[in-house]
Amino acid sequence: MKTQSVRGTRDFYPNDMALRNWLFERWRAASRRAGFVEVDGPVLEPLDLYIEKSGPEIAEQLYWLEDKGGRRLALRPEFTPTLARMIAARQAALPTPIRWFNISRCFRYERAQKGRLREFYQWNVDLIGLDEFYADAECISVAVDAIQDMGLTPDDVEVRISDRRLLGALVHKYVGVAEKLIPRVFAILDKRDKVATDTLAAMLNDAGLKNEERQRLERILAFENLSDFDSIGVVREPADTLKHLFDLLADYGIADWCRFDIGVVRGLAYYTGPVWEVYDRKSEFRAIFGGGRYDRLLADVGGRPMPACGFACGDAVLGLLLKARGLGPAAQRAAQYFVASAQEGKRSDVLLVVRHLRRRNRATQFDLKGGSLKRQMKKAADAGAQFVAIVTAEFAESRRVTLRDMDSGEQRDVALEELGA
RNA sequence: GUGAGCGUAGCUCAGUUGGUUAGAGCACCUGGUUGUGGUCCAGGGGGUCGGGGGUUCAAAUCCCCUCGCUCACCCCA
Repeated sequence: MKTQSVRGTRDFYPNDMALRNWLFERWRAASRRAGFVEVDGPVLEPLDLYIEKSGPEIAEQLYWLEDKGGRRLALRPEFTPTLARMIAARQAALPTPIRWFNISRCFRYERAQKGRLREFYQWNVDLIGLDEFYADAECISVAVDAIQDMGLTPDDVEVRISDRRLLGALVHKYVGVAEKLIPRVFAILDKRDKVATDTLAAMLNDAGLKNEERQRLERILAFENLSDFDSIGVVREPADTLKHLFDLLADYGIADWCRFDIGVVRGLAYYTGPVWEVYDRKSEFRAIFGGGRYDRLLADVGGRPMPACGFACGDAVLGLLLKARGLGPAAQRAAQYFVASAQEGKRSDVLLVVRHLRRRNRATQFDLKGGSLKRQMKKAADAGAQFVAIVTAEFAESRRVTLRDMDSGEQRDVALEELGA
C-alpha cells in the first residue's frame, strides 16, 4: 500500500521539528517574561461552539465528525472559543486580569496555500478583564518581544494598528453611512489592498454609498497619521484613545515597530476596539499575527460580560518568513559526545564510558554495530559530535581515554573522572 | 467552489523539432594497504520518467482520461 500524508498536513523531520521547537520555545519564553501562564484544552470540541460564534457556514470550513453517541464534534479551528468556554466555566473563581497563553494544534478544512495549511500550530495570548488600552499595548509588546527574540527587526516586520471604534465613527458619523451598513463597508475595506481603486469604488457604490460619501471615505483612507483626524470633531474621542495607545507603545520602547494603518480592519465581526496585524514590511507573505479587542465574546458564550483582548500567531507564515531571512535554530547535534573503541568487538569498556557520560547528562552516542575506528569516526561526525572519546586497550589499566576535539582535531588523554565534567 | 502551472533517482533539477542500454549535482554505500571523521580521488547501488489508455516502426517527449502537488481567487477565525 502506497501511503502519503493527508493534504495540508506536514511531516516534521528532525530539521523541521527543530524549527518548530525553536519557535515554541520563543513563544513560551515571551509569554512567560510578561507573566502569562500556559493553558490548553481539548482538540475536540462540540461543533456548535463554532457555529454559534460564526454561523452554520463555518461547518464547511472545519473538520467535524459524528461520534458513536451521535454528537457532532469538531477538530478545533482556533483556540479562542475554548478559552472563552474555560473562562466562563470558572469565571467567579478566577482573579482578574487573567493572563493566559496557549500553543494549540488546530485544523481547518480549507484549500492549502502558501502559508496556509489544514493542520497548523497557533500561539494565543489573551488578557482578560481589563477594559483599558493598557491591555492592548501589553499584548502587542508580547508579540514584538517574541519577534525580536527570533532575530527579526523593525526592517523586517511592522505592527499595523487601527481601531474599530475609530473606523466605525468615521464611517458612520463623518462619512454618513447608515449604522447597519457598517459591517458591509468594513468587509469591503478589508479588501482594500487586494483590489484596484476603481473596483473598490464600484463595490462601495454597490453597497449603496453615494458619490460624496465615497469621496469622503476615500479622503480619510489616505490618512497616514493620527493627527490627520484632528480636524474631524466627531472622532475626537476614539482618535485620542488610539493616540494614548501609541504613546504607551512608545513607553514600552517599541514605537519603531508600530504604525497606524487605517486599512487594518480584520475580517472577523467580533472585534470591538483596537485591531492590529503584523506583516513583513514587503508584504510578501500574509499576516503573521492578528489580534485585537473582543469585549463581547465572553457574554456570547454564556458568561458574564468581560473585556478581553489578545492575539494569535500561526507557525506556517512565520516559518516562511524566518526561512526567507535566514533565521532559525542552529544545526542540530544529535550527540555532544561519541564514544569509539579502538579494539573492535570489545564493548564493555565503551559502555562503561557511555554510562559515565550519560550520568553526567551529556548527549552521548556510540556505534551500536562496532566496526572499524574509521567507521566509528564517520558516525561521530554524522551525529555532529563535538568530542569523541576513544577507548583503547590501555583503558582497563589506566582508566583514561583519548579525547578528540572534532572541530580542531586536537587530541589529549583524559581521566574518566574528568570526562564530561 | 473557480482558474493557472507542475509531476523524471532520497532531494534539487537537465533531457534539443518523438530516435539506441534516461543524465547531472547533492545525499547514500564501498575502497584509497592493520586503530582517526569533515577535504580530495576512484568505484558502486538506486528510476516500469505519477497512473491508465491512445497515436507511431519508435513516446519522458504528442493526444485523452485520471490521481497528486503547487500557486492565485473565494474565504480567512
